[in-house]
Amino acid sequence: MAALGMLGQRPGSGYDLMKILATTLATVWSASQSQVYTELVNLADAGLIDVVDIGPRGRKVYDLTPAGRTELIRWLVQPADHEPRRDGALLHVVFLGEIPAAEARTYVVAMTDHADAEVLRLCTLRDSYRWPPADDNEMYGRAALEHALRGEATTAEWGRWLIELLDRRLRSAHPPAAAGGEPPPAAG
Amino acid sequence: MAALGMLGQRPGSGYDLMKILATTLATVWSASQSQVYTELVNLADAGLIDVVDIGPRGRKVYDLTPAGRTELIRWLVQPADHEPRRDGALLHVVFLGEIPAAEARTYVVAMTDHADAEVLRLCTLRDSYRWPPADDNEMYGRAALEHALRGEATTAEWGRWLIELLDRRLRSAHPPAAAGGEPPPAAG
DNA sequence: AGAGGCATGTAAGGGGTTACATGATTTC
DNA sequence: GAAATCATGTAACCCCTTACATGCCTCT
Repeated sequence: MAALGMLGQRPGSGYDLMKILATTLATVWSASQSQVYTELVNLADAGLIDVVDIGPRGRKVYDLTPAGRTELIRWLVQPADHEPRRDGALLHVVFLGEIPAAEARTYVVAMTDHADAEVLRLCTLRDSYRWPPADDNEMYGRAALEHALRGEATTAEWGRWLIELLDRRLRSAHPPAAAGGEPPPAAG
Repeated sequence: MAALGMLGQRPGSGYDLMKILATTLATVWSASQSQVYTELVNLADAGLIDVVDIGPRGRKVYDLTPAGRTELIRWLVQPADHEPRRDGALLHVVFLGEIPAAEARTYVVAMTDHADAEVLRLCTLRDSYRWPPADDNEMYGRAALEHALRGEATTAEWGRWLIELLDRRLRSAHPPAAAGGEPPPAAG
């Protein structure tokens, strides 16, 4: 579906689509090189896109057929079916109880740092746009970027919240050496 | 990896793991029934888990082997490699420029409503926990829930931001009928 | 005795990834 | 003419989903 959408904005080759996936779509959708080309063949077989031009190096420029545009619109207006959630980083967090709180803290700090770095990167990207947007497509692209940005910021904030929780737990377990968990080795 | 983590907390059967996936892990990780059972066979073949008990109806209770626990710890402490992003709902948004702003608005409203509903649902779930947590595992499970909750809230907020942006655009396009796009049918 | 839930397993097929394989064109 | 980039295509393999297939146990 991503290929159909990209070709809906402007005709292009598989190589072009790959570049879009690596840049503007990077925060939203990913696909491997091999997948892009197979998908283009499949879409062409289904009559949704067509080769409209052949350039140097065998470059094949695709564009939507009328059927393809119809299908794109049909897909667009129907609400997205809710994909199964899978967040590897969060899965780690769920099982962090298996290791000592100090090590768990390290993990959460790394997660938070990464989220902060992403916020910075996406902010720079966002500020590189001119405002107001030149066209609708650009506006929606920016909106998606904004979503990613806010998501990372939220993760960073959540990380700091969790770190503080862990710190409280560590503080109350070390100097007084009273509350549960394993007792410190040199406690008595 | 999810199976290894779950068995790390307590021994259980495939059926048990499925129930955990459907409830506490639902916001974090998903797997089909068939996948759970194949995964258990694979993990057992790899020597990471073992059948420790057989109950009624052929119920096989698995537990980690020492090698399994080692592997779990190893996996836990290493930072999660960043998975390729794929957000179908956001992909829709990127291409919303293909349809009129009024219809695009409808789509974003549906997205926002869904996020709001999720916030409500997860809030209820969170408040059903006792505070403070009984053990570490429970605390980290709650932290993951909190992450999902904040994520949905952020999406809802973002949705409202985008809706307002669209409304401004719709307002400036309707009464004065001056700015770009297709002119309204009965404009003269 | 029948319903509903517990419990597992397998086969077909789609989608994705990695790696392999090839070659044209531009640029320095 | 060498290097970088443009440009595509294919094969093997893994993961996952859907659907099928089976049977036991408990409760009423």
